[in-house]
Amino acid sequence: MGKTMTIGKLASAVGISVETIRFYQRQGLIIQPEKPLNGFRQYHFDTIEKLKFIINAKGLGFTLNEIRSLDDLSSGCKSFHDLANKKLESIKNEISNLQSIENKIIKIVGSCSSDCKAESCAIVAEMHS
Amino acid sequence: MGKTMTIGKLASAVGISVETIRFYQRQGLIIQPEKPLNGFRQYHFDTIEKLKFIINAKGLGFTLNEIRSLDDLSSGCKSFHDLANKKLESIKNEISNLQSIENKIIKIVGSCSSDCKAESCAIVAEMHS
DNA sequence: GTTGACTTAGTACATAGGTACGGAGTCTAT
DNA sequence: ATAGACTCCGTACCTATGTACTAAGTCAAC
Repeated sequence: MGKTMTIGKLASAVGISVETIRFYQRQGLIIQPEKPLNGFRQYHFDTIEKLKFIINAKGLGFTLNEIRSLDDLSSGCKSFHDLANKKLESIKNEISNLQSIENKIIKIVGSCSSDCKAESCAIVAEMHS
Repeated sequence: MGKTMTIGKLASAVGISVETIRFYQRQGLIIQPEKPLNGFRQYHFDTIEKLKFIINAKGLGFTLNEIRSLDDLSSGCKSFHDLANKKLESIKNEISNLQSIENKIIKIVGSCSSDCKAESCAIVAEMHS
């Protein structure tokens, strides 16, 4: 069997906190190793890869729940493709929502001078409609 | 003085729940009217406008904290302009972050066929890097 | 042989924006 | 006068993603 390490070493190896690793364990994202006689659990070197995968997936906007569902990625990447395509859809939606909000704000900000009085302010009128 | 109504009427007038109105009160977004002898608080008609403003502002992506800070909008709309411009900035940032994620996902999804085996899968390699 | 760093487990706290519940009081319609 | 609808107040709960803290045990170094 390969190298092992305690949780602290693992944490600093991937650049996240011990608490976060524990949290991922509670969430079922990684498996907590058995507790040996001395009481200090030993983590397999592979867990570094697993955690890096989680961190990368998070960086791509996947939630921890989604990442957990990718546990069987090793059986092929079809499930990843499916999830990624759904995620693409939702990102496109989010972007278009944000753009719509952006346009509304631009329009509303342009609709009055920045020092108008409330009674005559187009914003006040628009926002109460 | 103008028309008044109980919280339930107010809620259905603006299309949100009684609980949400109470929540906005606790958050200091609207002021809870005095409790009269009978115990049923009476809300001014103006509160409808106030709540519509809150709902519209929420629709523009403002947080409740930001909306609370706009309480003095009636003194002019400069503070709104300032806040709106900051919000525009953050929305632009969010959009560009999402677009960057979008591109990464597109790239990664395109980097392997949807039925490849894990050992040779470009996604697996990329995600563990 | 003691000090300091580390680990363990469990639990509480944080954000944001609500939703739900329970017991008591009150108003309205019949 | 009684049933059903409404209100009041306080509190607990929810999602998502962690962070913080406590008390106890353990290990390595000087």
